[in-house]
Amino acid sequence: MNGDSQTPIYDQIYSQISSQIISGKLKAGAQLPPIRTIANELRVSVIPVKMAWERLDKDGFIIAAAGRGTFVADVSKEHIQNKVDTTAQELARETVKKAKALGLSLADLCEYLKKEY
Amino acid sequence: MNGDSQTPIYDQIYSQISSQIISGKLKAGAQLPPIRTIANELRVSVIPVKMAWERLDKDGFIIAAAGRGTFVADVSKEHIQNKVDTTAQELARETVKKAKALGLSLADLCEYLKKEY
Amino acid sequence: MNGDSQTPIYDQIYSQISSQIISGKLKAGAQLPPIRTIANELRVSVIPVKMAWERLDKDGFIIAAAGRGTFVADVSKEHIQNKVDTTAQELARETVKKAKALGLSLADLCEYLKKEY
Amino acid sequence: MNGDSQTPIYDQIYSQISSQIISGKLKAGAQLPPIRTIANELRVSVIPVKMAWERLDKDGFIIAAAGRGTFVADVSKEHIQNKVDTTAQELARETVKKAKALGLSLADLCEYLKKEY
DNA sequence: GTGGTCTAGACCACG
DNA sequence: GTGGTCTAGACCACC
Repeated sequence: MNGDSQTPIYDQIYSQISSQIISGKLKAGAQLPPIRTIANELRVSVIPVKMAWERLDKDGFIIAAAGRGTFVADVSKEHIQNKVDTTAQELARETVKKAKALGLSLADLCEYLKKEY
Repeated sequence: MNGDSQTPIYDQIYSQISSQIISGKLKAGAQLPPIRTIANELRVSVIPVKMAWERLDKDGFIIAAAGRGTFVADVSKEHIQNKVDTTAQELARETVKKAKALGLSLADLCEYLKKEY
Repeated sequence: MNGDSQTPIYDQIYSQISSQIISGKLKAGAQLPPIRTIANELRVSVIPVKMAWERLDKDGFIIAAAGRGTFVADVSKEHIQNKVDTTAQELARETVKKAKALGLSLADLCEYLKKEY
Repeated sequence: MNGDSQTPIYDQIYSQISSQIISGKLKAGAQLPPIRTIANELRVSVIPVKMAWERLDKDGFIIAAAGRGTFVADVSKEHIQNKVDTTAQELARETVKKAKALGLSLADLCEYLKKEY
């Protein structure tokens, strides 16, 4: 955590959890630790964890049941694919915009990406 | 200029000017309008324009001389290429990082970029 | 802080902080006071402190994280030495240039420096 | 001229002329070109040349006689030495101050100067 | 008039 | 309350 002082903490948490759900490391129905535990482990206040939880819930990745705990949602593959698709499109749009400002062709851009991948 | 955008105004100005220098629309030695004029045209305070000026100056794109005005720097093509290269690498690193978090392969990523380009 | 000095306030702040980091008075990870507090103590507006912060951040001395605070960067000794080296070279170049304009020999120059040191 | 956008033009002119007088390239009694000629040659407005002339006159390097022209003053060697001495001391004081802020020893400083000289 | 520096406010996202 | 961004003024040295 905290490796990038630019990106908000709640965003880093969101990415971390959602990645694990998408990749399958976290399976449907699995119970997540209480936010206070996570906050302790990450050496972070409860607030950003709470904020990440809210967005993960809203985006259908988890189900937070007050008083009972938080569970990985039983998301269908289509749902996940849909979410990935939307996010990827946003990412692509942003990247293309910046690349064009630099005068990069599509081939140039892919070349740079290939090196970093 | 989008005042409601997420990206700060000074960043939008920076991109706009640097793009024009990179693409050759603004040629070496050309005098830029005074920051107050630009601020007026963009319906913006002097501060963000000044901030863009500082970064453009530091990055070698322009030369701001008090009492004389601001001029497009006489940068060699290598220098510009160098700058573009650095910025492109940063962009690629960021993009790849996010793409991996989504579980996208390099081919997937390029596909999305192709559509947006 | 000398408000009547020729050197800008933000520059004086920059020097003061960077010196303390270089000398080891401020250790890696230490939290710096909020810019508003510093501004109050120095009887100065927030702006020059902010300007110093930006430069210190860009030069790798500190890490300013919105909402969290500002911390002394965990810079390696090589990195600091590198920075010192660059700055010292610039200083030397400037000084030598002026000394040559005065017709001073290297020995003369060192003599004057010895007296002031 | 204009090589350093930081130092004011009048300062660059002052240094250039005073150096030539100190070094003996410009000898006592020699007539300097009219300021408008100099301004033309340097691609500069008359104002900074005028300002440099005033300071050179005040510091005893030249004698500007209205309507007759400007002449290199018949400065005694002691006078020049005195002037050089004062300027060198100021230079030394500034340099030492900055060097100390960097944590440089006198030996370190002289080493850097030696390389640049 | 030009950019450089500064003041004294303000709103925002974040923690 | 933290830093990030911005507004609407101001004075200065320089051209």
